[in-house]
Amino acid sequence: MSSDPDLPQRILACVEAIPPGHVMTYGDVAEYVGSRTPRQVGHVLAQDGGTVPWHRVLRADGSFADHLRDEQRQRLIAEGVRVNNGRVDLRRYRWDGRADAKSS
DNA sequence: ATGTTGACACCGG
DNA sequence: TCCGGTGCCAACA
Repeated sequence: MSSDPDLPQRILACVEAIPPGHVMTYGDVAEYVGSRTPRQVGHVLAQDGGTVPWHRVLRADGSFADHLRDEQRQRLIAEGVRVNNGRVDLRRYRWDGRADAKSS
């Protein structure tokens, strides 16, 4: 299998599947949907990202995109996510796509 | 087909 | 831990 035709659709579905208070990195979403490149995830969000909670998707470092980091930061905080100096606690809010990890 | 840009990730210092 | 440069893949002109 390689490059499904509904890849963008899957990405949007994956982002929509992210529960509030949780976040996913572009690389994780890409891997989850089958994309080999996290860049494609960003491109898809740029197209129809307005139809999905894109603010729950952030970078591998836990930071946000340059143009959206302001809005994302506020939104994540509103969701109850703990943000530190523009950095989100991935190890705590990183969603695997199965259930919410509870590690304490 | 080629070159450039990009809502990224990884490695080295 | 923070900063910079490099690599990967896909979309666009």
